[in-house]
Amino acid sequence: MPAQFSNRRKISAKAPPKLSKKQSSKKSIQLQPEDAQIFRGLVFYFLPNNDIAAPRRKRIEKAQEYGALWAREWSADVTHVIVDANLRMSDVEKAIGSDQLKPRHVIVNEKYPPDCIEYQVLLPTHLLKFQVFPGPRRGPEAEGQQPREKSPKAPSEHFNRSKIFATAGAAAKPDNEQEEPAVVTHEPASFAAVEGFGPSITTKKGENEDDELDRIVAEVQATADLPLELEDDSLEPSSSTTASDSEDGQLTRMQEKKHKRSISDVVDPQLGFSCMRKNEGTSKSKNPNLRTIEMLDKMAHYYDRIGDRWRTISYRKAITALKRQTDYIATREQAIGIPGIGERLASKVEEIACTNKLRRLESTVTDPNDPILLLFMGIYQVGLPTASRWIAQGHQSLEDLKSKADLTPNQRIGLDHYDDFLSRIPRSEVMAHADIVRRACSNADAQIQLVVGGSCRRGSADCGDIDLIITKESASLEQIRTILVDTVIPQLFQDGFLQVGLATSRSRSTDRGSKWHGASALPGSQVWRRIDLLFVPWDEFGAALIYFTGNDIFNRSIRLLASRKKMRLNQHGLYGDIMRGEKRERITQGRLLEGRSEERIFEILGLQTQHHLPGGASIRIMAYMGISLESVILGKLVAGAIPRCIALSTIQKRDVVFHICEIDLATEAATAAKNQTTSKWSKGTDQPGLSPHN
DNA sequence: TGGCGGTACTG
DNA sequence: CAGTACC
DNA sequence: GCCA
Repeated sequence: MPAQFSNRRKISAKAPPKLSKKQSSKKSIQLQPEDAQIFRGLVFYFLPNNDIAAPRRKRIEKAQEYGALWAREWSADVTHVIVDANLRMSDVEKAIGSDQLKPRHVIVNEKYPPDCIEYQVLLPTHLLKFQVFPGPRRGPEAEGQQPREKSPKAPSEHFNRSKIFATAGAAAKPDNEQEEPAVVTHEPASFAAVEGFGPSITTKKGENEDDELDRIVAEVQATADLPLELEDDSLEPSSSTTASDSEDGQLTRMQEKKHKRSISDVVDPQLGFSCMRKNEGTSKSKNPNLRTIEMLDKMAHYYDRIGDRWRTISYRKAITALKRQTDYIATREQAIGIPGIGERLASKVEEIACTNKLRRLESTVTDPNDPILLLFMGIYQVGLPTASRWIAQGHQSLEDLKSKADLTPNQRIGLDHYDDFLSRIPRSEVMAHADIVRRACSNADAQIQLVVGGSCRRGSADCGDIDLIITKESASLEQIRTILVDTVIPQLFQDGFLQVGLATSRSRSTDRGSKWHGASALPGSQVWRRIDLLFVPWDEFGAALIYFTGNDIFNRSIRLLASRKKMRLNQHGLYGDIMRGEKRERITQGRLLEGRSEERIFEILGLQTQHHLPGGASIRIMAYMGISLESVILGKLVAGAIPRCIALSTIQKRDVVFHICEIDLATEAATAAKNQTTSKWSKGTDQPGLSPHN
């Protein structure tokens, strides 16, 4: 790939005629640093291939910034055809000519480049969200009442597939925008798999690991009714019907709406403009209910501030539920059908939709102490009681606290590093901290294993703190803790990496301390980061992974599920034979059912289901709420955090959404092993979470 | 109407 | 013990 | 706040 890919913006007269790069007269394109140029060597042909429309111009410019060449005319060098969302395959063929389109051409819709940029990697091109639909473009009317409701089962297909992309990343991560599902949801589920549509999907299987992946993804996408199989649950024999009924009802409604909305989104030229204006530079769409979510989030924070724990949780659950809606929820009826949203919240949702504000919220802003409360509660180790007390004592500012209030040592540290501890940590920095700790661990004991947990493991682009799970095969807690406390941590202090310990179980040294909370800073950086180490005995690794991977809502839910099944789940393991008293208080400790295997714990709780696929393979669901689909599919981004897992489906069970799947290549195992012995998705004997990180 | 996760560290 | 924290 |  010689001169034409030199990333000089203007190839101008010297460029091969067919490959002239965009001659933007007004605006010069700022090339990204070379290593960020994910499109280097690629030649994009846009459809329509002009930059008249502002959104497309923006996309073209962006693609060029990231190294793509823009083919002004069709040529043999074109690698990718980027198709506007409102065009169909038939339009593509008409514009380019079927004879010109070769299997090597990648045909994707306009979402592809921005998504690649967002994830800084060339995404698999076959993903449904990137596909261009076959067949003639349909008018809005025809579209609106087209394929739905063929059979009662049909909606679940659509739901299923739209959900995959709709939920990805949204549940736990407000800041991780994702593309709207848009037209993808119109197509029959079998579209990608059966018709083998799209250049990238026609590649031979087994060619490389991605192809294998493609194939399996396609197969599973064709398996439409996955979620329903999970409704087996012994939880409540009689009411399970009711539950699934209501869920079906929701699906149907959602699906109906989707047709209306998505087509109008696609067709409405205004949309692109307004998006562009709001979202300059970053090509990210937002959740349609973002406004509602923001308002409810403010309410949640308000209730948090006044100490109403349960309302806070309810609001947060509702927010989680709203985030995975792909449609704008505007009416009470719509809202009330969503699990976690009841009458009161539904009314509020409607009020926000209609008036764009919430009277209840406005009536809360009046308390002059409220901002101060908020300020104080931002201090590490300061909750509502402490903050309130300080306000009652007349403190008004952080300065007041520094000079006058009596603070615990930890609060003092929290105050001194107020901004540090509240600022988000970029994913890359989390990894950098983890690498330093990992290296130190390896020096002390080569067998120590370290997994990055928390929101980072769920694929977030940035995190509030750094969560590290530390374990060692066959080792006990005492052994691991000894290595860490006696060797690794002192060394890291000496290196200047660790700054302070905040909660270090130093009290009874001989007891079973399992966590180390403190602060760290990268070499040369003044910014302190909150870092949490969790020491995990090998036998508890699975339970610890669940604990440290789920967000709090997920953990509450799964633990509640366990308790309803007379079990108990904590970070040490899943226990059975739990006897509970009058008000659910635990009487017996129970007997350990499973602690080592993450998968087994899901299984015992009835949350694990093996699904057989048409090809003879099977998948296993082992999923967490709030994990970004893309981060999992890519694997690379999570860097082994969710080993051997790709997200293929979304399952909602009560208020918990599961959407990570583990592949078991089953009959394809031999082939797979041959082709991807080093793949992180290959079925190995290693424990979950311990796939190679490098 | 009552329950809403289960645990660990600090003071 | 209450308060705060972890997910 | 929601839900059984």
